[in-house]
Amino acid sequence: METEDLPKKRKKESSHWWEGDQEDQSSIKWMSLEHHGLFFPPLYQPHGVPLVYNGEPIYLTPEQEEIATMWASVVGTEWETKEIFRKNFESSFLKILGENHKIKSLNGCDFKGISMHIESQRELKKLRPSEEKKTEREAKQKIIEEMGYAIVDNTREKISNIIVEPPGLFRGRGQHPKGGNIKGRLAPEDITINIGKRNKVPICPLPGHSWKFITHNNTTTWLAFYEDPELSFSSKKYVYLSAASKFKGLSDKLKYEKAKKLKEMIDEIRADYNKKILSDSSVNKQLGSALYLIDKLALRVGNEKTEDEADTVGCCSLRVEHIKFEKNHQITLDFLGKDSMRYFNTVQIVPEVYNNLKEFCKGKEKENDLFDLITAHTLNGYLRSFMHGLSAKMFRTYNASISLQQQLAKFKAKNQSVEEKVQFYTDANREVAILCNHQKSTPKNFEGMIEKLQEKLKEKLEDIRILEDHMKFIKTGRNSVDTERKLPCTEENTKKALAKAKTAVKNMEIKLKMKDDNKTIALQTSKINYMDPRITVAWCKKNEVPIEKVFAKTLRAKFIWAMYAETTWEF
DNA sequence: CTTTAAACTTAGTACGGATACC
DNA sequence: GGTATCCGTACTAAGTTTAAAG
Repeated sequence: METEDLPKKRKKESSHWWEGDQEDQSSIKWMSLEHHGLFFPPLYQPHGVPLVYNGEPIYLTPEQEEIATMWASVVGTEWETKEIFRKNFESSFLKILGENHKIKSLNGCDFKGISMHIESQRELKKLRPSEEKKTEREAKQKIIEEMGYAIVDNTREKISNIIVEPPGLFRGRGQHPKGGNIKGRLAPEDITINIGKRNKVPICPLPGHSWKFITHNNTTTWLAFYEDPELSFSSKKYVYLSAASKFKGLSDKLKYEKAKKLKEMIDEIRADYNKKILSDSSVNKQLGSALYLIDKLALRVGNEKTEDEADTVGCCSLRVEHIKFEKNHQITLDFLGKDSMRYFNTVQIVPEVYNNLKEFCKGKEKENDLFDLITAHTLNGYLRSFMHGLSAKMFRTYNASISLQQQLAKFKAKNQSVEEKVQFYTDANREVAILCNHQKSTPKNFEGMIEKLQEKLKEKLEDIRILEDHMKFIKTGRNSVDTERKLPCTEENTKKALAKAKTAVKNMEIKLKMKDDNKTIALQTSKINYMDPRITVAWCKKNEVPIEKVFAKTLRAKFIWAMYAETTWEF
């Protein structure tokens, strides 16, 4: 970003806050806070395409049509066939249509006309001249440049998202009991704004409307919040500064400092929970055993959930049905965790914990809690006794960071190319991602892509075979190779071509393996949230890997405070 | 003590532009 | 120069933690 191009009135950007002392953790977060408030997605534009109900075209009012169009955008996706999703949408939709409406069920509705209309609109948008797209993009950029920043104590900081969530269907993950409910359109009357007492109240962007409430709470870092009045179960949505801001960066840095402190006392803590595992008190046995699992397997703590949410668990909310006892003190954990991602792992544990867990299951039904005597709250209470502010999630941060550092320490520099070094880093990164169970769905058309690569690999192998035969021919003069391909004339060149083909095969094999290894593993999540960036920065500097090979632009901005780590820096 | 909720971090996915590939 | 794939980012859901309320 060329700073000289930015508007004159701009305040100083970024304060190099990481250079000074950051011990001051007072509850006052700012003295002055100014911003432009939030903006709203464009109003609904009716298209007039009818819905077909039992063969009959039904024209809807704009309000009804907007809701029908939300469903039409789901047609053809997995959402369309999810039972709860259908049921929830149906009841909201019928309510909006009114009691005496012709439409009595979702099953009789044919949204194809509307779906096709949306699709063609999308195509049209895609096919616009690139000039037009560029102009639109630049206009959007301009708005963000003008409105997407807050001034916090004289520093200009980027805001994460200044446009409120557009209306749509709630897409809860997994078997979410509220999926398919309608997220209504928000108005300024739903928005609470937080600004400094002496700062200007942002102008409400919709004429005739006004903000719900203006507050001056400088013990928090949010700029605005809202909740959907229609979606009773949903929680508040906060608008914060971006990840590159001081607020976020400082607390991120402190998080890693805390994880580092945990490293200093991890032996003490492990000794303590090992003692608890052998305790006479059942509560202590459970506390010790649960913490053992959190530490060893990097499990989340597992708060209780309500019936309005998907049935997922973490350590303290594990049920008897989620654990199986195997031979050699191995257990298999099989449960749905955050985002309904499956955790499925067979692992050997110490006999003491193995026996404890077995005992905790005794006499319980499969739907009973494994750790019935403790909660996330009590476990965190136990952790606080070791260190102020220590909580269960810190073990994930600590274990991810220490694991990365240990993996990277195994690196032996010996003339590797940058690509090979990056590959080594990625392998270390993958270990951490697996530990934290960070997953993604297999990319669409993954099979096809693999097949293509294998096809190419086969071709290359065939090349090698031909070249080898050709080599024999050159050497012996017998059995010239019958092929349409051009072959090198000299032995020297054949040798070269062969070597080149072999390297290509090796690279393709590596690529193929890497694709397969990574197909369901999300590497970014641990990079963004768990591994102390200073470990990465120090390793890159030491091994002459440009940091941008490992941290993309936004990550470098987020971790600006970590960029000064020296080669000798240690977690 | 238990429950609620405010405030913040962590998470996967959709999408569109950038880049590689033919 | 057009198309396929990659990659970064925007989006928003889903966790955790802790303070306050009941």
